[in-house]
Amino acid sequence: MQNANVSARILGHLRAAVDSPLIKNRRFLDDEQLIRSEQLEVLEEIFNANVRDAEIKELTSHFAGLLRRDHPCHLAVWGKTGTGKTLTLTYFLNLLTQLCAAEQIPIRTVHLDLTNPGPCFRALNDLACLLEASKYYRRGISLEEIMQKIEAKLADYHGYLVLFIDEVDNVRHDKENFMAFLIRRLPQRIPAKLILVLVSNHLDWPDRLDARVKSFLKVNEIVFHPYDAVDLQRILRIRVEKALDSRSVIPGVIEKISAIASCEHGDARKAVALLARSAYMAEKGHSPLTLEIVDQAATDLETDRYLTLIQSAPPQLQLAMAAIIEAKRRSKRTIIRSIDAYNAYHELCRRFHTRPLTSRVFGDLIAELDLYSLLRSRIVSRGRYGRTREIILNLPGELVDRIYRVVLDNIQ
DNA sequence: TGTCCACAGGAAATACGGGGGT
DNA sequence: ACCCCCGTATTTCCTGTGGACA
Repeated sequence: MQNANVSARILGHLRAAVDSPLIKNRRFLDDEQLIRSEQLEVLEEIFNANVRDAEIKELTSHFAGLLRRDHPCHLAVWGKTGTGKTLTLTYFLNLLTQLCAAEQIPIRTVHLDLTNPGPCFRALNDLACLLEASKYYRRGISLEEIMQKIEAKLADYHGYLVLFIDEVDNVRHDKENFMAFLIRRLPQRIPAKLILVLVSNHLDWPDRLDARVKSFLKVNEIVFHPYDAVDLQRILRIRVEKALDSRSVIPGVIEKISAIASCEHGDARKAVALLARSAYMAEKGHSPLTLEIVDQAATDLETDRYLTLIQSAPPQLQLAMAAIIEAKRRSKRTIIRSIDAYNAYHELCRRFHTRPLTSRVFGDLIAELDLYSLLRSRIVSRGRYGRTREIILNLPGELVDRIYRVVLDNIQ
């Protein structure tokens, strides 16, 4: 009996959901699920809406020489995350390849994605894999060897080689090495016409390069500005058309999402994520997509971000975070001094039988937490009473509690 | 004005782990 | 089995510093 009731209820829900589905095609709410042709389709529409028009023009003129068999110089692309650098370039290079194929111009484009930071070794390793020059080594092979493998692989390719390197400045430690290889060494040792497309978040990255390498680097620069609210509206509207039943989207929702996104970061990916989250919530509540839901989704997304961040962080970082929460609870004051935090950290370590780290590293951990904006910290000089780091924890109390619980669970 | 606190944070050294080549 | 190489995490060592106080 009970079972029958339950299944009837479930069926009812299902039917209601099917009758008036807000979400027609949920794959268009999540880029990861789209197959390549669909991604290109979305891009096509975005660019047709005159978004990123100026940038595409610049790209075109930069690469125009290619069709005249010239050798364009390298290209530096700058823009914050989510401004569509990767998307635009992928799209553009795709077109370029097609065009060259039609003109019988040999071209090869490689997209090296350094989104997650790693040392020179990993970057070269990835590159070698992409070029099918070697297998993926985890360790134990010298940098020199990988370089040689890459050179050997390209030894008899004479066409254009476009190396599209995403987030170049994510190469840690020995970036010089990597850049020197790409800019000075590689072009001299292979016959291909090499064009580097270097994408970065930081405007000043070429300045941080070694002078000897930098002098070799001839670049054209393109800057991607953050999307403004109007661009975002166009982008979102396309998504809404593809993924949702637009009759169930209350007017003003798109405007609101793009306003939130553009004043926070101008990041299109996040704007789409917010749209997706709102749509899921609305669907769950069997309601149209309203402004209130957008608000709720925005705060939810924020909370999620912090929680997953802390959950996937290395244990010592989690412990440091917990220590700060402890210290804050104990002192009852807004500002926590680094010694207090460090003492609390020691106690936590004792409680969980972990060997505490030196205060030197602890300081770095705090800086890292600050970077993730889980807290605010600043260095304050108290005159003859020395200098300290003042730590302020200004997240909502409920979130702090959840973080604390998550961390303790993880450490057990 | 100079002193000097109490820590920050850079650099180098050290420890450790694990894969590849032979 | 041995050595070499590299990445990562920490420690050790050390220099730097803003401003209260005398």
